[in-house]
Amino acid sequence: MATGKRAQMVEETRGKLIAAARKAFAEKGYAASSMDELTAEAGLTRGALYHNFGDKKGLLQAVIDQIDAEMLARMRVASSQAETLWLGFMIEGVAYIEMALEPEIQRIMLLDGPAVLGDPSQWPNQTACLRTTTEAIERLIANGIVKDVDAEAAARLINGAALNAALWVAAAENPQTVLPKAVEAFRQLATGLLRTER
Amino acid sequence: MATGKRAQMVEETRGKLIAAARKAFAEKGYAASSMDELTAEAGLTRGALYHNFGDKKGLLQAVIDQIDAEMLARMRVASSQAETLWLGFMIEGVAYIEMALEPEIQRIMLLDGPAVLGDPSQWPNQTACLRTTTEAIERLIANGIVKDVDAEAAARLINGAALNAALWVAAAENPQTVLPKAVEAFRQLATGLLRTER
DNA sequence: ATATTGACATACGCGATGTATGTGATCGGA
DNA sequence: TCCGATCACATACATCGCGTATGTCAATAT
Repeated sequence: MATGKRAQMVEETRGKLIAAARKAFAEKGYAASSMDELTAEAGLTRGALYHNFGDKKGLLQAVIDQIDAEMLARMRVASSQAETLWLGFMIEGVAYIEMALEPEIQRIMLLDGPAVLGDPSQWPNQTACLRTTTEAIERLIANGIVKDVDAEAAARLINGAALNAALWVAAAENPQTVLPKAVEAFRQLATGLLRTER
Repeated sequence: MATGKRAQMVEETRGKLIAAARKAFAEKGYAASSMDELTAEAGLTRGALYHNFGDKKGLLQAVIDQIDAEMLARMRVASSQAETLWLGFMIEGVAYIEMALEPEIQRIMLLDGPAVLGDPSQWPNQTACLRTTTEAIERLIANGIVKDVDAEAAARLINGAALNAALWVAAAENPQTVLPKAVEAFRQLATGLLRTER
């Protein structure tokens, strides 16, 4: 496709750097990850890194964008096979909790990301997961299933609840026993948005 | 009281260091705060810091402990003047949201703290605010006001919801208009825990 | 009063980030 | 096809900040 051999190589190195960074950030955390080790792991040097991403924060941003897109895709898949809007909404929440169980997502998206780049609500990507949730709530309100609250506000609170639930479960000594408690509490709490008691 | 002149001086320097650190961490963030500047601001050197707190993380821990105690006190004051258990619970949540509006608490407790020290649920202090919320929910369950859910799970979700609400409000261009939306959504969501629809 | 302990200051090494400079491969034009 | 320009990346250097080892002076104990 005449992509240009140049652009192809660039895309490849960017991919290798992001992959290496994603691994290092997940395993050692952002602050403890050395750019030298990172790039060496990818068979490159720091020169490539600064050329492509500007600085260390730029690299983190790229990693976060990638993970964010993956999370969005997984949430769409999960909710698409639900029978009702409300069940789809619940499934999205649970899917979010389960995703946050993965150490990689926890460390990068929930701990280091906000600390380094600031509050996620102001990220350019706008945290795709949040948009999805907001849209789901808007549909639920339009269909009379959910009370007439501010959709974005509700989405943020739901997201926050799911997030903390995930952090809690993940930090527990035996996540298997804690996970159902968290999911159950999440369902109960969410019913507060329903127009009629279920 | 024969406190010993020695211990008194130590307490004083610890206080000065914590105060300076609290200011620097709040204004510039943990990573961007230099220990040299910190200690110089307090009229000391890094020697005092490492002697008293071990390392930079130790200093952050001390700052967090102090703020945590203050937050706990404020929540107790707020909820103590409520007429019913449930209203007290609501007041605590709103108080938490309002506290998280302060840049200092946001930056130190909600962003840098978890990133540097790990998930708050494992902090030695156990995040006093969370304990308070858990105990409140346990009382509500015992009195038959709230459904029989896991108290800690519910407390974590409520806390997370309030936290994100606060971050959202704080990041908004005009917090005054967003705050009521967040509080309203919080109230609605919380009703999901009630045994009877209110 | 002297010895000892302890609180804090000073000096050093190490590592990591960011920038300036260099080099070889790729792209466009005659 | 050949040559200059551009670009992706590597290399070298300056800077800064943390952590530790060592030194010093005041406070306590005997």
